[in-house]
Amino acid sequence: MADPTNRPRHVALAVVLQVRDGRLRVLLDGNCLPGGELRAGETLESCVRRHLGRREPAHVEQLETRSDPKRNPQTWELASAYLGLVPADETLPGDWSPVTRLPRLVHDHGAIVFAGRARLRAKLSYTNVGFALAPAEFTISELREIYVAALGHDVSATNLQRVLVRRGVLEPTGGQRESGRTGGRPAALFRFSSREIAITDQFAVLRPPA
Amino acid sequence: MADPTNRPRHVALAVVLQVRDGRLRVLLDGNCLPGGELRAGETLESCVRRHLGRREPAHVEQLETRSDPKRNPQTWELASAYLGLVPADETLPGDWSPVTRLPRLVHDHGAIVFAGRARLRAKLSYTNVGFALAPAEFTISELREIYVAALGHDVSATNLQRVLVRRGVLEPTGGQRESGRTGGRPAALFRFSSREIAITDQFAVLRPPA
DNA sequence: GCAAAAGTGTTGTGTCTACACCCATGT
DNA sequence: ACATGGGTGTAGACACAACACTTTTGC
Repeated sequence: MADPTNRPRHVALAVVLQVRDGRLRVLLDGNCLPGGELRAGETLESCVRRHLGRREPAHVEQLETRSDPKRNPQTWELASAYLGLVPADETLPGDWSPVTRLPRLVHDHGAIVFAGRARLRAKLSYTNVGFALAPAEFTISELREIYVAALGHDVSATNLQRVLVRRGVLEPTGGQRESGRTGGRPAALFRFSSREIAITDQFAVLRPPA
Repeated sequence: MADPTNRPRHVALAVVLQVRDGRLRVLLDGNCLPGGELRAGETLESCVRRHLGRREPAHVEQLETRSDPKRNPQTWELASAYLGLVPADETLPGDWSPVTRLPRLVHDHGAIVFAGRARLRAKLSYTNVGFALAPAEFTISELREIYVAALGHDVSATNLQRVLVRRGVLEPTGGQRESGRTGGRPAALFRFSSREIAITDQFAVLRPPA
């Protein structure tokens, strides 16, 4: 049996992402990701949630566990990273840095942020995770801005609507948004049909026979 | 700072999968997954490889870290699970149990095996991981048997070949397999073009504009 | 010639992109 | 009327599933 005094520190870290002002932003605590050491009796996920407190994401999932013995030069420390997503209309306290303009972060925290963004970008395409970045109700062009900021490339509102409605991810609420001062047809309001994550694009190409 | 005598044990576990005799099998150490406690100076991945020794998988990737404080009733123990894949033509020592006929495993090891199988099934569809389950050279029907065992459903040899060749995942070696005693056209031999994992099905539906 | 196994041709379907066009509002 | 923003119609590209058909072998 290993000497219990010679065990690594274990921290849980959160990459909490939100789109605001047309930019994908990450929550920072100074030059660190929020998080801290795992306590007895809690899971990694509850540790992450404890450190986030009231800044509760609409979706949380595990990303990866980093174990390079030199990742923290001070001490032997493992880090389990989580991805958290916050709807665009919530204003939460804290330091929200654009992911494209990160300050220098401690240890491997910068790499962990990019891993979180990569996971989000992939899942926006084949799941309904968008629900965790969007307000409860929104127009297609508002949703489009969120997708553009998160994906980092242009998205056609026409096709975004059709893809998500065809898949049953979005449904119209029946409501409408008033036109702006400059006119234009009032936009229909939509919501996500489910606020539980699900795979909506069955990309499996080697499907079971019908 | 936390009292270092009050830190959890941390083990790395391996879900090593191989197709043999038309079945997907997992390497067991008795009623446990192979693995053991992380040592100072090593990463989780090197810990896994150390415990596997000569039984070296063609592909290794991290699965997930389990942290339920009661997962091991004896002691506070985190487990980071890895997926390893071994080509069908290698005969490695050890106890290889069919995944569909697992014995009762300790703690959450059974659930971890199923998580590994789920990861494999997903990645067989949109990456070239097949290389890690297949021999260096093979016929399409040999590859088909591997896919059938791993995916758990029928796969058409015709379409398997076309999908993988179209994507550039497979290439003909030029060689042929002799016909069996019972006749039949000799089968062409193929190899995987790359033995590095890569995403081959760009399922991203919200693609950047051309 | 016949059975067996491998491989190709072809048709149909579903999902996506792109772009033209139509709709509803404010000034 | 016309500008502005929202929404629909439609055609083309592509990848895949299914299945008929052809090729190459052993007996």
